[in-house]
Amino acid sequence: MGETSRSRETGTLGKLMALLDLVALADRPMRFTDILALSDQPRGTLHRQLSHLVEEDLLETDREGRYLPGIRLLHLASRSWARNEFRMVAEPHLRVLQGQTGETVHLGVLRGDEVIYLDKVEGRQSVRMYSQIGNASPAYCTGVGKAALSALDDLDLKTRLSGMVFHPYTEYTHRDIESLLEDINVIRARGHAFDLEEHESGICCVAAPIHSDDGTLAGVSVTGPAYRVTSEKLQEWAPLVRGAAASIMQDMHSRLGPRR
Amino acid sequence: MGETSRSRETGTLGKLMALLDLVALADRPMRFTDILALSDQPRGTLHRQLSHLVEEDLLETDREGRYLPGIRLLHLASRSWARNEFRMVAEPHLRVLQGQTGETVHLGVLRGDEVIYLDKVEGRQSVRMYSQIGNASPAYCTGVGKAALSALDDLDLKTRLSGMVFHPYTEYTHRDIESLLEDINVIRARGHAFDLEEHESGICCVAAPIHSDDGTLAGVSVTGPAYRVTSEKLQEWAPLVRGAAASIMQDMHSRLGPRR
DNA sequence: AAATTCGGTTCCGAATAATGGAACTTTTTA
DNA sequence: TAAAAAGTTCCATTATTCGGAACCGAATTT
Repeated sequence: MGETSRSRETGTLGKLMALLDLVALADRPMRFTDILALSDQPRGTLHRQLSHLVEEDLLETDREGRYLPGIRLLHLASRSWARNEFRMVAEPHLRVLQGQTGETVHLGVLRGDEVIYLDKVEGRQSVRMYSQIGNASPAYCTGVGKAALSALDDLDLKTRLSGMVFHPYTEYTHRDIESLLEDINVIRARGHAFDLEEHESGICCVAAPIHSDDGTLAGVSVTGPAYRVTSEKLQEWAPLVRGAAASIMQDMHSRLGPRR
Repeated sequence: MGETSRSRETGTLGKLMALLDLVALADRPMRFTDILALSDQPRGTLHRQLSHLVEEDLLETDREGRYLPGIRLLHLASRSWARNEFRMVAEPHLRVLQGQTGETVHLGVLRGDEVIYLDKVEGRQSVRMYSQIGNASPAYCTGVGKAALSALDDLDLKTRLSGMVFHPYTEYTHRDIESLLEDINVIRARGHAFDLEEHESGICCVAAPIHSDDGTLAGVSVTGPAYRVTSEKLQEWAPLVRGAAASIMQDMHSRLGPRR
C-alpha cells in the first residue's frame, strides 16, 4: 500500500525531471503561470526549480520570459545516440530490410507503455530524415510497440499497462486492454505484429519483436501508406522482418556474450 | 574573488548534471570504479547519485553493471530539436545555400566556448546524415564558432575564453588567444570566417555569424574537403553564406518581433 | 581451502539544500 | 489612475543529501 500506482519521486531529481518533462515536452513555450497551473508546486518552489533548470541549461527562456527546452538536452542525446550499441548493431540489418521492401524501416525500444524510436531508414531520403528519432508513441497502437509487448507474459503486460488510457486515434485503434490482449495473443503465436491504421489513418506496418538478453524489449517494423502497402505485401514481408529481428538478436548476443 | 573561474554548482541538480555529463558524454560504458576515480565524490555519495540518475532513466546499466546514457535523453532532445524555432526558421535558407554550393551546410549555436550543431544539410545524403547534430566542437577552431565569437567584443570574448585550452588539432590550429583574436578582428571587418583545416586535416569551410535579438550567437557554414573546396571557392561562396545568415536573422526578427 | 583484495552496496548521524508562505516589485488590464 | 495579475525575493522550517564506516559477495592470491 501507500505507493499510489507508480509515482516514485526520486527526491529532488525526480521532481525536477517531472518539471522538465512538463516544459520540454510541451509543444510551445510556456509562461510561468501556465506551468504553475499544471505543476502542483507552490509559487516560490516552482520559481526556484525553474531557475535551477535554466541555470543548468536544461531549459531556456525566450525574451518574453517563456520557458522552452535548452540546448544541453540535444548535446547529451547526440552522444548517447551515436554510441548506442543496440542501434549500431541493428543498423545494417535495417538497411537490408529497407532494400528488400523499399519502404521505411523503424527501430524502437519499449519504455514503460511507450515506444521510443531509436532509428529510421527511408528509401528516398525525404525532407526530414530524423524527424521521428527520439519520438515516443503509445505501445498499444503501433506495430513496434505491440511486437515488443508480445514478448511479455500476461501478468507483466497487465502491470505495465495498468492505468493506460486507450486513446482512439482512428476507428481501428484498440479500445481496451481485452481487445489488445487478444491481438497480442495472435502476435505471440504468429511471431509478428500488424498495425493496420491503428495509430494513424492510412499508415500500415508489420513488425517483429526483439528481446536482448539484457532485458531490453524492442521491435523492428516496415511501414508505408495503406494504398501501397497492402495486406498481401505485409504478409509477404513478415518473414523478412522476423529475419531481421532474429539477425539483430543474434548479433547482439555474439557481440555481448563473449565479452562477459 | 572566491569564485574560481566559472564553477557555479547549482546545488543538487548541478552536481547530478556534472555527473551525467561525465558518464553520458564518455565514449564507452563506465564501471563504478572508473567514475569514482574521475568524480571527486565519496563512494557512498556517488553510489546514491548514480542510482538516482538510473532511477530517472537518464542513465542505464548494462548487464555487467556498467553505466551508460539512458533513452530518456533521446526523447527529451527530439522534442526540443523538432520544435526549435531558430532551427525551423533557418532550415529553408540552409537548403538554398546547400543548393547553391553543392557542399555540406551547418548551423551551429554558441554555448560557452563550444559550438553545438543544430542542423546539417548534405547534398548526397551520406551514410549517417544526423551524425553531427547535437555534437559539440571547440569554438576557436571551427568556422561557425569563430564567426559566432566575432559578434562579441574583446572583453566578452576574453571572459568567455578564459581557461580555454588551445588543443592543437592540426598544424593550422590557433595556438593561443592572441592568434585567435587577430583572426577574429579580420573576421569582424570582413563579415565572414574561414576555417582552413584548423579543426580537421583536409576540411575547410567558410562561415558567417548570426545574432538573434534574444542574444543567441550562432553561425552558418559551408564545409567540404580541401581538395574540392579551394580558397577561391570559399571566397566565391562567402557572399552567399553572409546572405543566408542575413536572411535567417531577418526571418527571426520578423517572426518574433511582431508578436511582442 | 583459507585469506585477502577488490568492486560494489547499505547505514545513519551530521551537514546542507530544498521548501513554501508571505511580502514585495513589476507588468498588464480595467 | 487604480486594481489585478504575473513574476521575484526572503527566510525560518523541514526534508534531503552527504560521507565515513561497516558490510557483502565474488574473484584472486597465498
